[in-house]
Amino acid sequence: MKRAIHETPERRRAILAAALACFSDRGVAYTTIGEIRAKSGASTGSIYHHFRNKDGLARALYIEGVREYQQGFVACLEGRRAAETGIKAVIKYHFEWVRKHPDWARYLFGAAEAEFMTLATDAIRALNLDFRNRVVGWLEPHQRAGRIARLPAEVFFAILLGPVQLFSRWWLAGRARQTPDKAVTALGNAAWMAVRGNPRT
Amino acid sequence: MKRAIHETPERRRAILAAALACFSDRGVAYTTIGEIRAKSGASTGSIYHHFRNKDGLARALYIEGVREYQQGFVACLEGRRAAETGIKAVIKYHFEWVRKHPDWARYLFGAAEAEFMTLATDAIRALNLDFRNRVVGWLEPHQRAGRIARLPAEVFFAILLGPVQLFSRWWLAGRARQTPDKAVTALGNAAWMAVRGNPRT
Amino acid sequence: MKRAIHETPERRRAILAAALACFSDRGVAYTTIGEIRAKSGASTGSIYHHFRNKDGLARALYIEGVREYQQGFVACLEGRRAAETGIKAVIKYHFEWVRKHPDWARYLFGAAEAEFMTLATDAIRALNLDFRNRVVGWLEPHQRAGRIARLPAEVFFAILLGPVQLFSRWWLAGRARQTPDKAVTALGNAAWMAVRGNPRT
Amino acid sequence: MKRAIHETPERRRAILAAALACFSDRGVAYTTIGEIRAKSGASTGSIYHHFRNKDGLARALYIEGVREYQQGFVACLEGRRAAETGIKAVIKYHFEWVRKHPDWARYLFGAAEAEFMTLATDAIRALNLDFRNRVVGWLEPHQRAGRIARLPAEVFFAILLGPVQLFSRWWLAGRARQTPDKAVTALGNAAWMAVRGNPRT
DNA sequence: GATGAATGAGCATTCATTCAT
DNA sequence: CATGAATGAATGCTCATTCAT
Repeated sequence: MKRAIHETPERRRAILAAALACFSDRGVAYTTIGEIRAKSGASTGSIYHHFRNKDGLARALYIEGVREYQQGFVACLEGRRAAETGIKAVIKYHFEWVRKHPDWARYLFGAAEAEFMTLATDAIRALNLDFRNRVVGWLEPHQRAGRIARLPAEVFFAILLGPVQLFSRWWLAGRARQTPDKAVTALGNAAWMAVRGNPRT
Repeated sequence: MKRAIHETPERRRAILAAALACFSDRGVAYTTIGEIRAKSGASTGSIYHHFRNKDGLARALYIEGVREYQQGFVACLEGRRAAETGIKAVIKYHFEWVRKHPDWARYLFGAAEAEFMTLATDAIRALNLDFRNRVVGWLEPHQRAGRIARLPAEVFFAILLGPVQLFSRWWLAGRARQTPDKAVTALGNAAWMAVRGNPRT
Repeated sequence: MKRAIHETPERRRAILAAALACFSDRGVAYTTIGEIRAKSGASTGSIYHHFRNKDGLARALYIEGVREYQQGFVACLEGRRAAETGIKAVIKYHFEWVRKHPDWARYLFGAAEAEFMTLATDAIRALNLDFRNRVVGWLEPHQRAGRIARLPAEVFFAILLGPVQLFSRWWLAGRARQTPDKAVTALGNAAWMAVRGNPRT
Repeated sequence: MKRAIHETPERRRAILAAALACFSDRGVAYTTIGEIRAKSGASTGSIYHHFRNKDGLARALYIEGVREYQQGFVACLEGRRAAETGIKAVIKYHFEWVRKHPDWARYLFGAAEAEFMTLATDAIRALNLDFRNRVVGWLEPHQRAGRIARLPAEVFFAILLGPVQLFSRWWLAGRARQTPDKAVTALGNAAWMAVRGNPRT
């Protein structure tokens, strides 16, 4: 009675899309396969055919999201020469990405560490390492030239991304009534302030 | 067979403690009542007698944690007169609080937004509102005097707390190999840099 | 903090009243001690102090109700000499009793056989036996005189009470829109028709 | 470990049969899913796959039973022309149905009103309405011709069915030691007596 | 590839009942 | 007599996962 639709990549994408919507809304743990089934139109069996299991789906989605985000991030960064321009561009990029992909953002940044640690497969670790190296590669010359402060990596990244990330989270939750654009500019300025090399101020 | 031991306020605290440990470790969703029961020594029924259900427990814990954190935060802030001292103290406070209460920190800051939104009962909303007002009350004079930048609240708080929060998260996850104390000093400096009023630089 | 009210018969009656309301509304099985506690204002322990357990409560209530009903029934019957008058009076009595004690009626007549069998303790058996003997004692002379049909007891009682009982049930359920009084008269007539001795018609 | 045996319509029927046996024996409230599982051989999940929950099962069973009973009833009635024959036939039908389907009878007629009201979904309401119309359709001509008394519907049905229903209940409970056949004849006569048109007697 | 019936371990929650105070 | 914290067995139900078709 139900027409089986044999257009694989279609099914696969539908499942991913449905899963992302659910995961970002309720979290992986509270999302059931049944909900993904209902939202995607796929059958239970079909979901398990394309992805080994729920964690497999979550992982596929996570990896795809991280890659997407990081690629754009690095591209954005490497497209600028000047330190200040790069830093500010990257802050703007983060927020724009969140704005364009709210579901993914909620899923990637909002999910609990607990869940993520489990998901931290080698693939993700590799992605993160590569990402970090690329960014550090861009920073290096600027730091050597004293244009950007030389700080331990964790501190540096926390200072750089903490604010946008937190602001984006609030914005996603509807708690930031601020005109985003002005806010993003402010965040960019602040980031530059906090990260730039110590002139004699 | 039935041995009801009446040690009232004790039971309640034991349950809360056990639940916090579990929640911070695995997340609310992945924690079972059975685990809390085992860890606390309370019977299933007792848990449900004191807290309506698992969410009730999670909520009670969340509220208690937030109150604890915010009280200290405000006290810390209001204990300093100078702008720079206050800002830096508060950053340090955050990290020290996380260091002293890793479980609570993991639970409060690490849990997914999704869960938190649901938990955002009126009680929490009230706490947050009060907290914000107290902090803004401290900031006001400094902003009026130009010692601290005048920024929209969301942006300001994101700039102020985003970095420590992100760093703390990494530290809790064991990803920050940095000597915390130096890092915290760096974070404090950066916060001050990003937040201080705009002199003629 | 809560003033213990030591006026026993009060408590006891409050508990019985609350229990009856619940039992008649949802049935014994679906009524919880907690509901009775809430409705009666008594504490859990108090309920168990006055009645051994939930079944004890149900039994006490059942016995009290049956006795009340049967006493009135017999009194009504024995108050009439004429066959026709007695039969019709008794039909009316049944409905009036139901109208006056809807909760008890629902509980006594509406509950499932299954539950009742379990409740059929010796006390109830004795009540029923006595009731039956009294009624048969009234019938005997009339049957001997041919004014009332001589039928096996079960058949006789079914014919006599089946209609009012069924009608009352519907009425309690709000399904009988009929003006009760006219209906009851009709039921009385029908009962007499069905039960009277066979003249030469 | 997992051995899914796909015998679809079989499973469903097995579950219904097991449930009926349990429900009629102990009542819906006192029947556990575990018992139905054991008796039917189906897995827990399978029961919930076919029926949303215990109430869903109870409802499905109730509807099926009512339909079965009513269909036979109407067929029986519409198969007779004469008023007296029809009335007596229908009384006999009721008892025979109970005798043939004791489980269903216990379930349908013995369950508490309380439960039934909740179960009274639109489906049941529709069934009852249709049933009533069919019966009234048969009665009408006879009433117009004065062969059957013209009484309000509730009263009429109570008079007609009350006695057999009550007798059947007792018989199912083992309380009617009467030879059923003679009793049924008596009940049929009585029904006709109580319901027939008022000649000049 | 797709479907959905079947599985069953696992879980949250309920609830009658006990008993120390 | 009253209270309510404590108990824990019992239960309904969920849900990830498998597999025959």
